[in-house]
Amino acid sequence: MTTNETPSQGNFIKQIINEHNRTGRYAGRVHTRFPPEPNGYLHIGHAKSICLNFGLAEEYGGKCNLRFDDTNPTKEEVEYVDSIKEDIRWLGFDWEDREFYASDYFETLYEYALKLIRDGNAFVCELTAEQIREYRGTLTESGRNSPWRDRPVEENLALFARMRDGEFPDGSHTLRAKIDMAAANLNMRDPVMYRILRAHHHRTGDRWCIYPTYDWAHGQSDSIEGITHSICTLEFEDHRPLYDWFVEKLGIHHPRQIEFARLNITYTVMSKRKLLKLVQDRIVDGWDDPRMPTISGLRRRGYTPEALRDFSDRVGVAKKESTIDVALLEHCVRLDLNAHASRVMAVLDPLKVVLTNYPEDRVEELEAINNPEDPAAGMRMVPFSRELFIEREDFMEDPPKKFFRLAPGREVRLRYGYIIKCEDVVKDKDGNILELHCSYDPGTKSGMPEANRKVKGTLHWVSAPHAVDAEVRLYEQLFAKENPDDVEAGQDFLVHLNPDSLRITRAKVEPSLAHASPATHYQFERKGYFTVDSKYGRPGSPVFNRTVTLRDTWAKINK
RNA sequence: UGGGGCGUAGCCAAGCGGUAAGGCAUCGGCCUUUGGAGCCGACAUGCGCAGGUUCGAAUCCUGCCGCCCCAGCCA
Repeated sequence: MTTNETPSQGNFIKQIINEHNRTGRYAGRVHTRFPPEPNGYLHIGHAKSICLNFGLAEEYGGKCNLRFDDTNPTKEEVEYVDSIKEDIRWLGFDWEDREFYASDYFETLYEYALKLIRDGNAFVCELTAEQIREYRGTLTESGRNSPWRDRPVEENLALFARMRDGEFPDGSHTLRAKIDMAAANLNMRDPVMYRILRAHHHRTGDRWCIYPTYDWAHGQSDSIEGITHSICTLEFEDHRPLYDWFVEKLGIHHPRQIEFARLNITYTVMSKRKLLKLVQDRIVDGWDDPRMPTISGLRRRGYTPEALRDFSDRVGVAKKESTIDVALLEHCVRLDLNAHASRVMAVLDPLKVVLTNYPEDRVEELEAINNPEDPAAGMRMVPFSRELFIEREDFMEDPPKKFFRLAPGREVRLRYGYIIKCEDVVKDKDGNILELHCSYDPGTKSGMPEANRKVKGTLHWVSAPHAVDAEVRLYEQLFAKENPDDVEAGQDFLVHLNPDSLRITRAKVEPSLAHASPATHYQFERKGYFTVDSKYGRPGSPVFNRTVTLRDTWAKINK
């Protein structure tokens, strides 16, 4: 789809691309890239960028590269590059053979720097970091030229070579672009291009002791790869004149940078720095903790690639800084899981029910539908017997008017089973409810004519002797505040941590779940979507993560 | 009080001079052996504010106001 017909369709990025295609700026070519720094795990904000970049390439019949912006060896690790690749693949995107690294271009970048020096557009500076800051000036006052700014070309060349050769200590010299210390845009005040840094790089090892800054490496990396549209976030908007300056001075391919607003979501934090702190302080169980907004965390939580891609489409692309309601994300998983997850019965907080008129040793196998949204999902058999577990919250001794569930003397339907009536409540001496004695109506088994009788509620249940014990992890938002960064002076986002973000329960689940395999999605009827944890749990003793609850109108009525 | 951006509903977001799409949320109703799902309906006389141009302005002009980003040898 190389839309020439409808140039004003779609988001502003597509409009720019359409205009380029109309005027032939890149000969109709669309080549994007996703450029992560391997210094942390990818989060859902990156997912938006991945979907955008790969999506645009696909839509316009172009390509999208994966390029690691690995210009700072002190923060980057292979663990991160591996996780990033896994996450992108899992999301469903393929960079084919186009896996690149900014470090692949270190030699080319060095040559480019030589050209700038020769043309009088860069110089070796001996100011310290602190002095550079002083010389830079302020937002309202222009800066001053470095005393080293007007060195002869030959001297710059010699010095730069010696920087590379390791003749100077870390931090003693830099290579700077010679632009304009009076520029209103601080990025143009002779920015640093190279710093001396003796650090082991995950790919180039100890070959280099000078490393290009991001500002120097990024635009040229895009240019080298023939990128047409360099999509990035808003904070790089004022860097664009600098990137433009570099490629113009170098006379190389000139990509068009387009900036969009990064994704924010309510009740969570998205900066890598903060996510790293949660991990390092052991507030969460690693980068893939199911409460983390990381792709690996969402995966473990039970989110699907389809849901995340759908979400990315729905949040839109614009330049307005925005915070998406987490309800939209939850809506997207529910949509996907509703269509694809098998229904099963699991009792999270068990209360025993004895059917006093049901034969002691009788066991029936009842037919249950796996997914009413998908007939192809078929049926399964669920055992039924005299002793069952139901959800404790599905019984109330003194129910309010709108309560449709079980109460003394009231009838309720057991899903796929019989209609039962509560005859007696058994309590201990402190008044705690131990179990319920109920009668069942033999003529109301699912499928029988009398089963059509109207009853207010239908409960899920598990046969006690057949029940499998399982650990179930109930998650809520990691933060209790819509905007965790909204803190008083002197506090940080951690003050808003939600103390109830994880609750672990021992549940009784139907026997078909005993050997559920990791990462399988289920709907626990009436409770929510749950996914078999891929880190904990063993065959026969599964651990389930609650992905999201079902929409609950009863809970709303109660508020 | 420098420079760069951004203001359309509770949250996102279309709209590009011809009379405010869509989604989420919310609120009603229908349906239902999941209080799920689905279906139907409601939800901006209004587009940050004030002027101006025009037969006609969210769209064009002027002036204000508000919010975000930039003074790393981080990305």
